[in-house]
Amino acid sequence: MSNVETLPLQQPDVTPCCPPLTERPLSAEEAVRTAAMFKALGDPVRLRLFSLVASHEGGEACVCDISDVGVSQPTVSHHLKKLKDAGLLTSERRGTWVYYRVEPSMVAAMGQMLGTRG
Amino acid sequence: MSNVETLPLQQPDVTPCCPPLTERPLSAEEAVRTAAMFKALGDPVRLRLFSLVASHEGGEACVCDISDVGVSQPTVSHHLKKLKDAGLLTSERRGTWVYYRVEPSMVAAMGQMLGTRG
DNA sequence: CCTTTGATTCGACGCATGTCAACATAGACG
DNA sequence: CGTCTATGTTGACATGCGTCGAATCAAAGG
Repeated sequence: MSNVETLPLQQPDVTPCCPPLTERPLSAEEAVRTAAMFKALGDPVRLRLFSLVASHEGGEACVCDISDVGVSQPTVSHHLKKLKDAGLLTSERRGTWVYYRVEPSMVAAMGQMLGTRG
Repeated sequence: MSNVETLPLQQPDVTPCCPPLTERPLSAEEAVRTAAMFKALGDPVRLRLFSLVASHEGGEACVCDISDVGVSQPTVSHHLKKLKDAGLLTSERRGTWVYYRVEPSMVAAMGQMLGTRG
């Protein structure tokens, strides 16, 4: 309501955020933005969901495909929303089912930050 | 197969952790182990500390070098311990000061999971 | 030995977050 | 139109986690 947190701005380019971690010390602002992405993958359930979508055929998966992550269905929806807010996933309703898809630029950005190459 | 490029280290393997996230759905156990690493970098302060150590000359930094992260010094120590427990940092006491150093294999493992391909 | 400086640990507080049950919403189909 | 299935949202609860001040440990030096 009155709390306007950080909006998930999605940029088309690969580097929406920061240089490689080994290149320069991150500023406070950079760290906040970057940590949000890592935190999104810092939960076992979310990581499984993300991996499940990322490895699914066609690069997308509907919620009906995932029901064996060990948590209730509302919890799955909650985590998917978190991943979507972090910009790591996108959702699209197609008829009865909702399909989730990974955002490649985000994954690339994170990988770039962990790689010594930039 | 030739994604290894050049590894000056003697370590042949990156880490016995997990395959790339886009290759296969992670199991529950894999997800727990992997999420711990991402969670370690999921905090702004820890991310700054890690980046500060990783980018410091010689690949190491002592605690005395870092005092401008915005939190008290016990908190810095607390976060450094978390990073050490996650296997991302190693510490060594040398005289009066304690020096921290990044564990390259861990960073490589995380980058590999995100598909660091150039 | 005692003091000084650097670093970790302890105890406590408060906010953030993962989880679920219950309810609400969106299409599909008869 | 009504009902059924599929997802998302809300409210509440318990736990986790970041933070600090104070106490404790470790090394150096007078």
